[in-house]
Amino acid sequence: MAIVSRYTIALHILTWLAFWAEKDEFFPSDRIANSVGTSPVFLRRILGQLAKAGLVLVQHGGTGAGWKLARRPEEISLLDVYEAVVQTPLFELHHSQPNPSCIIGNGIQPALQEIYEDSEEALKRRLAQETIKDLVGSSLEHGKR
Amino acid sequence: MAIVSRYTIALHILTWLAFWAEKDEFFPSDRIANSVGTSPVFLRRILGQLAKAGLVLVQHGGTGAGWKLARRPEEISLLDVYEAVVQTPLFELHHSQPNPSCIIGNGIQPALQEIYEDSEEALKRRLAQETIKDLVGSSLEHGKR
DNA sequence: CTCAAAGTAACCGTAACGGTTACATTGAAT
DNA sequence: ATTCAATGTAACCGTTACGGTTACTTTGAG
Repeated sequence: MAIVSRYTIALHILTWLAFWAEKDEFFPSDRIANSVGTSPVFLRRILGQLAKAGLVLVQHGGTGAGWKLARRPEEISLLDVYEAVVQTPLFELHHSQPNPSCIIGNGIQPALQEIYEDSEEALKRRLAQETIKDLVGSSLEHGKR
Repeated sequence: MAIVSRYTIALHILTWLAFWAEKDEFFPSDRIANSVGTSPVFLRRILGQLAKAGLVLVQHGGTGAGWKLARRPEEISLLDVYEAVVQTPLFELHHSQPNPSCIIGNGIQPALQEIYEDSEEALKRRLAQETIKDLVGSSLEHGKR
């Protein structure tokens, strides 16, 4: 299966917050949900992960409660978001253990582990090159048409 | 979620076949299953995909039926296997459509699409650098210890 | 004290995956 | 032509994870 849509949602949230960042308000999850098109509860779950990773700030209680970016958009890379939201490794090894008395079965897991880690690294390096600021620009550019 | 363990299984199969390739026999799915540690039916499903992609040959009927590599191990890259077995894109977009009347909601999907495709490309480029022959060598190396 | 909003637990429907059983089909060998 | 070892495939199952929802508690600014 693929990288969960949760990652897409997280990027959407941050891009939206970045777009409105100049107002320097806290935005409630309901308002963000209006743009993303999903439920506020689901968003809060994700926002909680982003907060733990230090990407957003939360304000509880009273009027004006909600969320805003903890850093400037150009200081949040897509890799930061990936690591905040995706916890599982990209590749799965065998579910049931391979036969250790088979020459190949015995050594293939560490062999795969190496190349899997390298490949995941290649993906992450690419994600590290892009920031939320880039995404705001690109979204506005595409939205025009 | 992660890239399905099916990919790991496919690599295991091909590595195993490559290891025994010098015998130039067809090997039945039951024997391969003995090394991989999973069911022959599951293996045949995957082997079918590998055959469609031209990576293995199949022999039906009678004694000596089974599977073998269609090319030399150094001519099968891990990307070939990936494309034979994984059909879905790596990243998922929104499940429910974002709000098109929101400036960000309107343009974010094509913006994400671009960076998602680039990132998947980065992953694939890395996989293209490794071959089944490399995997045989690396497995034997790790198995020694 | 009020009240808008976050936090959280519980539950649900859906989908995909790995695994298994069962049966039809193939085709080399004799 | 028969045999039979193996593939091909459909059907089904249990488990897991995900997105979505409801309902309730907690927070804390005003």
